[in-house]
Amino acid sequence: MGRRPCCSKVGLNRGAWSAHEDKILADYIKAHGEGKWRDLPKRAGLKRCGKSCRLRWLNYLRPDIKRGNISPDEEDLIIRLHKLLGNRWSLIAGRLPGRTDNEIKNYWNTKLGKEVKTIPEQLNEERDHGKLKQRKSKASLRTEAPKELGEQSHPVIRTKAVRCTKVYIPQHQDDRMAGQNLEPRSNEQALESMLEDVDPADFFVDFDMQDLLLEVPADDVSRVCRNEPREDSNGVHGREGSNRMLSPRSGLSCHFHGAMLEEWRDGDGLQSKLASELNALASLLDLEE
DNA sequence: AAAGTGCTCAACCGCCGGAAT
DNA sequence: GATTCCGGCGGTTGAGCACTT
Repeated sequence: MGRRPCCSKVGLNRGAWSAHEDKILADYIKAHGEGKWRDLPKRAGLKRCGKSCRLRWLNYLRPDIKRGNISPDEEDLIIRLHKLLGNRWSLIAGRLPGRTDNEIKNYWNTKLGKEVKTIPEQLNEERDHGKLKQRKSKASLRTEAPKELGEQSHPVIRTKAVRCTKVYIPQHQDDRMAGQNLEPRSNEQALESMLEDVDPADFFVDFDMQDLLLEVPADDVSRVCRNEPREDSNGVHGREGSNRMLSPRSGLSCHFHGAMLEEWRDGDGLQSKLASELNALASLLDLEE
C-alpha cells in the first residue's frame, strides 16, 4: 500500500541546475505549457524528477519572477500577512506579485523571523541573558515564530491552505456592488493596485481587522464614519467610493469601500458591526474547514 | 593566510488534499 | 468506499559564500 515515489530516483540528476537544463526546461514549457510535471522530464529529455522541474520553473525560471531586493513596503506586507496567516507562504506569496513562496519563506527565516520578536520573547531573552539563546537550535528558531506570534494579541487565523481563486460575496454586498456598477477584482493584483483598491469581499482575507483598527488614529475613524475622504500625504483624496487610511506604523494605505463604510456607519456602531462581520468570516472559515 | 563561524537560498523531502479510476 | 495519481505545500538541508578571529 502507500504511494509510489513521484519518480524513480535512479539515474536522475540532483542538486543545482545547469544552464543547459534550465534552457531545456524553459524551452519545453514555452512550447507546451506548464502541467503534467510527472511526464515532463521524459518528454523534455531531462534527467530530473518532475517535482524538481516544477520547483525550478516556479521558483526560478518563470518569466514574471522578481528576485531579491525586497522593498520595505513588501517587507511590511509580509510581516502583516504573516501575523494574519502564519506560515502560509503560498498565500502570502500570492499577495506579492512576482515573489515565490520559497523566497518569502527564506526571507522570513533568515531576516524577518529574527527581527519580528514578541515582547515576552524579548523579556525572556533579557532574563536569561543569552543562555537560552545559546541553547536554541537553528531549527527551533526557524519554527517558533508563527507559534509565538499566535500567542500575541493578534491571533493567527488558521485557515486551510486552499488556493483562493474565488471570492464569496454575501448577497447584500453583491447587490450593492451591482447597484454601484462595481466589478469584483482578481486576487492577483500588483502590490500597489491591491492596496489601491481592495475588494470588500477580499478585505477580510487580507487584513487583521483588529490590528488595522488599532493602527488607525481615532480622528481617522471618526472621519471615515462621517464618510469624509482623508487627504493623504500627496494631497490626493481617496477615490470616489473608497476612503484611504494611512497606517502610521507602516505607511501602507488601505481603502474602505464606500458601501461598506455606509453599512458600518448606519448599523449599531462599529463594534457590533465588526463583531458580526467577524462572525461571518468565522462561519466562512468553518465551512472551508 | 588559514580556520572557524554564520548566513543565504536553491533544492529536496515527506506529507496532504482533490481528482480520477 | 478504496486506491492511485498528481499538484502543491511547508519544513528542512547543505553547498557556497561572506565575515570574523
